[in-house]
Parts: sequence; C-alpha cells; structure tokens
Amino acid sequence: MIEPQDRRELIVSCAAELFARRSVAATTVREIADAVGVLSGSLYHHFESKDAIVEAVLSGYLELIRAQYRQAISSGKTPAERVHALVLASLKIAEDQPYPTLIYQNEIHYLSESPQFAAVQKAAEEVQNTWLKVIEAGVRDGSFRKDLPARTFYRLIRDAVWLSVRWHRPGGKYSTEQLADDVTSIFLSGYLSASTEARTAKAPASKAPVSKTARAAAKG
Amino acid sequence: MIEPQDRRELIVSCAAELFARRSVAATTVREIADAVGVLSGSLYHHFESKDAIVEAVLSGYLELIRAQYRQAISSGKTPAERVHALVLASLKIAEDQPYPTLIYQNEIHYLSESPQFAAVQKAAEEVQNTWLKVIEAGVRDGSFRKDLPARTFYRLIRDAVWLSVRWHRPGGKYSTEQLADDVTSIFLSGYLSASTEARTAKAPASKAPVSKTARAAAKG
DNA sequence: GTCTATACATCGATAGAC
DNA sequence: GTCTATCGATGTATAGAC
Repeated sequence: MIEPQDRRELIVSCAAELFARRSVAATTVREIADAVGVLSGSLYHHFESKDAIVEAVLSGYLELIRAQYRQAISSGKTPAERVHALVLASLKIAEDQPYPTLIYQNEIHYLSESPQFAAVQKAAEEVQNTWLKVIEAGVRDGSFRKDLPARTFYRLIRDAVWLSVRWHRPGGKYSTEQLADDVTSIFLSGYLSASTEARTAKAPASKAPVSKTARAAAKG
Repeated sequence: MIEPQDRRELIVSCAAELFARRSVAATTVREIADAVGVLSGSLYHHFESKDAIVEAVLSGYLELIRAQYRQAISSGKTPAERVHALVLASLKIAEDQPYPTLIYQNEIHYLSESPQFAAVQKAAEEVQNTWLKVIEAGVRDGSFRKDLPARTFYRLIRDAVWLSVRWHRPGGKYSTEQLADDVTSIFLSGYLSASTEARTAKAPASKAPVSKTARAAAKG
C-alpha cells in the first residue's frame, strides 16, 4: 500500500518540523534531506525549490482549516455556539498539525511579502471572513456587545487561540476541549467573578454559556 | 551634541527594523550596513558579531519592559486596575518600540534555544511573574474567577495584547488608550451583551470596570 | 528515484591600509 | 572609524552516472 506520493508527503512532514523548530530561513535543504534520509540533491526530484516545499506545507494546512471551519459553523446555532465551535476547531487543528500552525503563526508576516505565497494569503482572508461573519451576526442579533468593535474581538481571540500552540501540550491533563471551553468562557463572559461583575449578589449562572463540558473541580 | 554611542544606537535601530521586517536569519550584515550607510566590515568595529547586534536590540527592549511594568503595577490599587495598567503599558511599549516587539514575538522561540540569549529568557520570566502575581492576587481577593486557571488567563491576554503589534496602527483613529480599554473590557467583562449575559433585563453598568476613558459613540 | 560531484552565489567575519 | 579586499564556510540548485 505504498503510494508514489508517500515520498513527497514524507519530505513535507520532515520539513514542517524543521521549519517550525528553527524557522524556514534557518533550515537548510541539507537538513531536510538528512531528516528524510536522502541527499539534498534528491529533494529536487520532488520539488523544484525550497520555497515549493514551504508552499506544500502551508497549502495543505490551510485547506484543512477551511474544511474544518465549514463544519464548525454548521455545528452551532447561536453566534456564541459558533464562536465556541470555531475556537474548538482551531485548537483541534493546532493539536493535529502543530508544526504548520507554528510556522504559520511565526512566519506569515514574512512569507506574505513574497508573491510566491499569494494563495496562502487568499486562504487566510477566507478564514478571517468566516470569523467576522459569525461575530457580526452576534452583534446584530443582540448576543454580543455593540459598544466594542467586532474586528477587535476577532483579532484578540484569533491571536489568543492560535498562539496557544506555543504553550499548550495536548497530551496532558489540560485537554483541548477544556481549553476551548476556558477560552470561550473568558472571551464571552470575562474573567471577573460574579460578585465583582454585578456589584450585587445576583446569581449569573451563565459563566460557561456554550459548553456542555464541566470542569472537574474548581480550584482554590 | 553627537556622542560616540550614537553610531552604535544607529546600527541597533536600523538592524531592529530589518530584523522585524524580514526576520533575523534572513537579514544579512550587508543589509544592515547598507541601511546604516557604511560597508559591512565597519559594523565589526562596533559589534563583535551579528548575534551581538541582536542581543543589543533585545536587551534594551526588555529593560524598558521591566521599568514600565514596575510603574504600571504601582499605578493601580485593585487587581482589575492593575491588569488594565499592564495592558496599557504593554501597548504603549509596542507603540514606542514596534520593531523589537515584533522581533520578540516572532522569534523568541528560536532565540531562546541559543545559550547566547539566556539573559533575554531571564527577563521574560520576570515579566511573566509580574503578570501572574497580579492575576493570582485577584483570584484570592475574589475579583477574578476561581473556576478558571490563572495561567490560562495570563497566556491568553498576553498573546492577545502583544500580538496586537501586528495589526494595530497607533497613529490612526483607534488610539492605544482606546484599544487598552477594549482589551481590558473584553478580557474582564466578556463580549456577551448585557441581556445575553444575565438572561434578564438587569442593568450591569459595569461593562468597562476600570477605565475612565469613554468611547465616543456606540456603533450600530 | 537516488547518488556523486560540483557550479555559483552569498554568508559572516577578518586583516591591514588609510 | 571606515574603507578595500578577501578568506573560508555554507547556501541553493544543477548535471549526469547509476
């Protein structure tokens, strides 16, 4: 069951790890070839340049995001549920594809200056529009605040969610689902405690408004 | 009034812009020399290596953060006020030193692997402790929620705040102070509207709990 | 499809004249 | 303190044998 594309996939996979660990610019084609187990000249039978390897890493990754986001949106009914679904989908992608996620977060700024990566830029805009549509629908229907720019909310939650790939270790006790619940709860309900929030003893009962997962135990 | 240190500062400043725009690894000493207006060999009269230039850029920057954070903490009384002060201080630093901020956010992961930059790593830990102390004090005194990890809140707000250097343009209509208010409001009070939050028509009146700046007009 | 061998450019850094 | 000139290492990429 070994297909001809397997060699290509292996190169992409090895390169992604190196690009993520040491940056694209600092990774040499010889290092990629070493990781694959061939000599550097052999890579050029599969790719016409180092940049083509970078593009292969990112284009597959962005295609995955687009597919997962389409699913995520349809899984929620309310804007708050859809925000939670987008957060969870993003964290699952980061768990499944940590190296492309790291490359994208660390280097999109440099890469998008090269016309070589125009397709990458275009996919990124589609992802942004998906988020903005959900957020703006929530502002319109009264779910979300009208006194803050939707774009600011988008950029803050986007960066907080994706950068979690730098510190979150999915294998541990802090599961990806739990993190998604916590991120959504902070961004939608805030980190102020109930008493501080309302300045009265009125019960809020809505601190985790979209998730069905319960945290095992409150600490403190 | 031209001091001998001016040349060094100029090199650091030019290098910082190039490092931020094209990454440290992709920037050559010849490019730095071009920007300064000398030939590459002349740089080595002021610095013993390219890495020494990188270190000069970051060490001055991190010293600035430490000084500003000390001030920020003492400017607030409650944990919420101190969080707002740290957010504002961070955004002001990003406004004043956008290039070092970009370098730090984009490349800290790669740079901290080199023992050359151990001092940078140490300063980063002090900054993290400053945030955590404020947040944990808020959890203890009941200002902040006990049902979410303080560390998660720290990491989310840290990444959201610092990454704003990638999109926020301080010269425009959206001032740094306004952004600081919005960030603090979202992270402390959440993005859900009042009616959604409480599921009753109870007036919250505490959506922007720490800032004295009022947004000019609500939109929509 | 991988190897050997190498072309060619560019890198960081140095030596010594001025 | 800057220049000229250049070293040695290393980078991407190629050509042709196997």
